Amino acid sequence: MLLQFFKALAHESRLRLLGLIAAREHSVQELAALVALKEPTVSHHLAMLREAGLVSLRQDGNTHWYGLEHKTLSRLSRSLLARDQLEALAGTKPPRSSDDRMLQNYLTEDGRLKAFPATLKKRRPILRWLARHFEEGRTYSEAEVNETIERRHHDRETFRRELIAHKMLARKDGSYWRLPESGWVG
Amino acid sequence: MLLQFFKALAHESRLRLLGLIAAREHSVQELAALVALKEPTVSHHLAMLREAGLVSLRQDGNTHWYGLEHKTLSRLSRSLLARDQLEALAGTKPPRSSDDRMLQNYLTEDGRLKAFPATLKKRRPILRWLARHFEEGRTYSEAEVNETIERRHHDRETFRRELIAHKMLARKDGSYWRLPESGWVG
DNA sequence: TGTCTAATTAGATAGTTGTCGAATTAATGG
DNA sequence: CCATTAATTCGACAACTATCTAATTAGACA
Repeated sequence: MLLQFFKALAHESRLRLLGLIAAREHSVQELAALVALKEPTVSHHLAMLREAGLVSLRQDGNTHWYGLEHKTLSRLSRSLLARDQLEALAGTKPPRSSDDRMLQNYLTEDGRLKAFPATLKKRRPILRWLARHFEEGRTYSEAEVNETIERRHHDRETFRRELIAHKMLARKDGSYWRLPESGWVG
Repeated sequence: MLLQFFKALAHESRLRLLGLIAAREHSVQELAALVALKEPTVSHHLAMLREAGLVSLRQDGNTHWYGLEHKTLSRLSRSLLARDQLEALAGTKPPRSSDDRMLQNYLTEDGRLKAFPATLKKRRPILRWLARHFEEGRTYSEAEVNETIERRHHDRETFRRELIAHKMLARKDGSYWRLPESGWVG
């Protein structure tokens, strides 16, 4: 979603169009004249802005009036300020394996866990996903481990315990580190 | 430079990189491994993010640590909320004055300075251009001034001095701020 | 000095996106 | 229905961007 938003605004013509629309509603013809592009081109840009939820369409007769969607703009710009939100972007990889597709059902838009299923079969890919958020070859304090987990789910105790039980994380003298995937249980 | 900001974020790889960097500082190698791209590619993306002021570079030995620039992010996302700002986008026209055309010869495609001419007559429009990259109504630390200059030219000392000599920038107690254009010398 | 490592820059290529003219759809009114 | 007007969709081409490998730069160290 966020990517679509940025793509929509990452072109001078579209920024200009949005600027005009922000001032008041405009028809396609008007916009084409104002930005010196042909109507099909403008139509194409407007479709992208609309797809991103930035403008809305009101039809009267056969002229189309495009107006600004304030809500989208304020919602998205606000979400940029939330640090967690931003970090969640890192996990935006296209899902491939069936595990990944399964996982998708348990993740929110912003890369947090919605729930933790009861069956072991479903829990394993989730733990793998979580374990991969730890870097290999460094140690973590317990506080850091908790922090890393809590960025994805509030129940740090359960997940810390499970990660260790599945040999994804190891602990010694209060220090933690990630174990190689080859040895993971599950 | 709102367009630059959006362009920088309008690509999945760069969003991912920014997400990783938001969590903590990373080196180019780390990032390349994490997003599964080659180092030159990552380097290229980082340059764009840096150009947009979204990340900063801290060099230690010969590894480069990239970190998040919270300020830029919050400043720009806030400016999206300001309606006026948005409407102003409509007026983004290509430059045409004779100064602007002169300036064009000294700028690279990506908006950096190729050279700094010897004659005062030619130097003035360049300094004006540079000074406009500072915001009015806020103060900058010396580090921030350097960073802003270096985004356009490596010789921060010369330009900092010249900006002050032409009364475009003022300094007091180690803080800098932009002066109104009406008072600029040249 | 020479070597090693990390990063950047250059150059090539493949993929994506912006723009246009032509053809098509949709609404309105004789 | 047919003509008119506004908008969208289609197909082609040009411009731009992402990515790679190879070459270069810069720091550390011995």
